[in-house]
Amino acid sequence: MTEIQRPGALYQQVAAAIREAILSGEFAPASLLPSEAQLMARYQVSRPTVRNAIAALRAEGLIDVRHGKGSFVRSEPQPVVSLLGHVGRTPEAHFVLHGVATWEQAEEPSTYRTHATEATAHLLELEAEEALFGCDRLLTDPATGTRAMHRTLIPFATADAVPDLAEAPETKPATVYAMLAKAGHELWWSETVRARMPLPDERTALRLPDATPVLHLSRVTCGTDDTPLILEELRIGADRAELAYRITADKQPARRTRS
Amino acid sequence: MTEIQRPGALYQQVAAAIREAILSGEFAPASLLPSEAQLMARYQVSRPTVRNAIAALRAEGLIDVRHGKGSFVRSEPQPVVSLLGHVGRTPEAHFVLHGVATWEQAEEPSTYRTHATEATAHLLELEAEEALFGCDRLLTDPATGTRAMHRTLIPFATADAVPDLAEAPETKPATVYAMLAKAGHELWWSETVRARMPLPDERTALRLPDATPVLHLSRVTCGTDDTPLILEELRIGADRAELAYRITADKQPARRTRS
DNA sequence: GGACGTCACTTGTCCTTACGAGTTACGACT
DNA sequence: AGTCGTAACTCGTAAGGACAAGTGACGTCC
Repeated sequence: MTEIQRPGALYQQVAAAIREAILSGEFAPASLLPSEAQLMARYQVSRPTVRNAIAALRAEGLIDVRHGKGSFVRSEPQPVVSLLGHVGRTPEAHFVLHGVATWEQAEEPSTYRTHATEATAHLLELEAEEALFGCDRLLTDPATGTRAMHRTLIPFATADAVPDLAEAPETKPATVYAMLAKAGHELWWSETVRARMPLPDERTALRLPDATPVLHLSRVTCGTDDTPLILEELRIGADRAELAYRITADKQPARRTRS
Repeated sequence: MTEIQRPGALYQQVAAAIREAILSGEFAPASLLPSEAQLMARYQVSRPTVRNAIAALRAEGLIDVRHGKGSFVRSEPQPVVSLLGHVGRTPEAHFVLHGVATWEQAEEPSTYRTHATEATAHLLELEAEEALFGCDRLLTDPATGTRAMHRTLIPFATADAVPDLAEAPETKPATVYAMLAKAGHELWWSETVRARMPLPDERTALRLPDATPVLHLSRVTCGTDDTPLILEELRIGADRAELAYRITADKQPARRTRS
């Protein structure tokens, strides 16, 4: 049995003791922690207290718990997917965007019609409620099992101007870029990044473990005259992905980021 | 009293019912939810079950709970800080990086000496354990109360080559860029973005509410010959910040992102 | 030998009870 | 009138018990 000290609630003291044991290396990464019963004996507390402490450590992302097996120290969350943000000058380099070149589609893409929300209307410079084509994909990296949700939103105006697009709205992003370029547009992109906790459906679709945020990218592809052409969204578990951007001090397009 | 349906555990059914009520607008943003006692009566379950359901909604970031007052629907997490990643051609535009121009320092910056970890050594192309100057800042946006943690790591080699730096390692990033440029470097930056749950000390330092990830930026400033000069890290609550990048298809520096 | 069932272990769920602690409003006392 | 204490609400913490459900190993049965 191990004595416990001061600060705060009992379960927090237990959580702090376990956390310290993990960080000090007493419990190695991927190793099995003592069972709830053992922790009860070790710290002389009831089972709800132990479970409360464990819940706190789960919320911090320090441990993983598996029903029927036990609690495991989570190993370092090493990102395996690197999403590049700055492209080269050749058209082929566009494929690197979002790193989707090597990915497979876990399901058939689903296409639909929808309407612009306030946020999407602002990004695409549309009226609210304006009609859009939509296409959702579930992407998989077969090597690592990493999953990502990808969505393409195409305003009717863009589809009208680029007939190829209207015929096949489920086209892959890289192909979409090529179509837009073929239609005479000189492309650039405006990308915003946010992180948040996943909604329940995202948790299941992306197979996310506990306490794992999602990275949410919104990318607007703009063409000649800085016209917003399409909007893409990518959602991916932050335990597997990191973003990489190159920033150079060269000339900057005139369009503002936000009003 | 409201009847509950099938799927899964009782507390999950309760959580789903409350979540649905929130998303359907029955409980408006920032409004007070029924108390635990009322929820017990409404769904005919015990208090632990209600609390378990509430804990699930907290972990999703849907609600905020305040001791002695009640549970509140969390209002839309509108980011108030926009961190720009693509700079203009004029030197002044460098100040926009990280959006720190308008920020104040909540505490005096603390400077210290440390050693390169495996990760920082890789980013700065150093040997492991190599000595570094460090400088930590706690930044505040007085208008919104948003906080951010900023760290600058300067290898000895860079400090030797730029005497201004060695004399005042606590200099602000914008000034550091100016010093490096004055020393004859043509600067560019390599930035990687990750999101994760905050450590306990980050939670308190950044005053983060429940279920709020942190955005973790690592920015390497490179100079002539693509030499890594300094490493900056910025940590900021994802409920208040979003990143914005412009991506153009112009020429790309030769340096690789990762090995 | 192989398949299957059982058992001992784990965590998950759910209940009851009790008290501590923060918040607010009302009312009595000064 | 102003101040302060108390009461009645809120959520937080802690204990106890009971049973369900997933896992793996061992042993029995075919």
